Amino acid sequence: MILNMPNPLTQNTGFLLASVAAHASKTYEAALAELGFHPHHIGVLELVAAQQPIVQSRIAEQLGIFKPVIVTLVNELEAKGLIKRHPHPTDKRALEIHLLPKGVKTLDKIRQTSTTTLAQFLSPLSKTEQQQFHASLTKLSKA
Amino acid sequence: MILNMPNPLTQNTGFLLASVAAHASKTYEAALAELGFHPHHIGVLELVAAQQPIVQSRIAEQLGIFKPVIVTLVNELEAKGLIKRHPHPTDKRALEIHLLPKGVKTLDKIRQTSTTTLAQFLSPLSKTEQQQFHASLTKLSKA
DNA sequence: TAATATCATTATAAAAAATAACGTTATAAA
DNA sequence: TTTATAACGTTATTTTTTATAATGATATTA
Repeated sequence: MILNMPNPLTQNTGFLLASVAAHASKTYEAALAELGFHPHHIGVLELVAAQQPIVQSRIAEQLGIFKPVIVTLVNELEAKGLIKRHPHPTDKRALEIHLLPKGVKTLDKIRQTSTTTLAQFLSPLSKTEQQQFHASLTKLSKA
Repeated sequence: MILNMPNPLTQNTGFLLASVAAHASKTYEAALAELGFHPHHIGVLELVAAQQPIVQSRIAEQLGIFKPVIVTLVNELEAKGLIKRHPHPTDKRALEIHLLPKGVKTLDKIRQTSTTTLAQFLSPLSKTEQQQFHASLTKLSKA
């Protein structure tokens, strides 16, 4: 990861954080792209897996993604046979999203990939450092 | 920072990293916007401050920003009287960028703002944790 | 029973990122 | 020398991404 920047920037934790995160995301996205997915796809899949059945508006809300984007994502995941839209039992406007068996399997594979990618990314840190790093991120994410 | 995501995601260090970084960047950008700047402006200013005189192509190269964007950024910074283009002494194609006194002052103010913003962002961590966090990021950035 | 809001969706617009092309000047090769 | 190739800064163009509006159907509230 090349970082030949002026000192005032590289010494700044915020700048470092942004750089490191950008690099990690890029690596992760590349790994996902090989499986034919975009990070947003995984967000949707994980959310459906955790909260199914779930309507599209909730997905948009929780992922912070605009609704028109969700439509496309759900279309693509449904075309791949990973999820399925069903009419909502009481609300005729809404559609429930369900995870299909193939979706479970795919999600499992994706998680493995992401675990591997992450392990490699964190490898410059010792086990203890990794735990501390994670703990710090958790604290920061709750602020 | 709201994070009501499915567990498999929130427990993932990579996801946490991306979320925290995104939030930090957003806060930083908002603070900069109040001063009338975009993060890219600061990159250019810092680079000019560190390496002046510097030609635009080097800026583009080191910041990883496309040259047409640099032109606009330099235009804007020059219009604000922070930097100035000078003809290159030997290469008639090139223009050297110099930092003006007002640029020095502005950069100083920006650094103060960024320091304040960062301190607040890191405040959930103890002093020791902050140092460890910074050290880990440095290690990760060099991998 | 109106008025307002929400659902998924399509269509549109605005913004950002990336490429191409330009006239000029430098450099390297024939 | 010329000739070809590349680099400079700039403008113009294209592509991609992000965001907003508008839609028809249904729900909800006053």
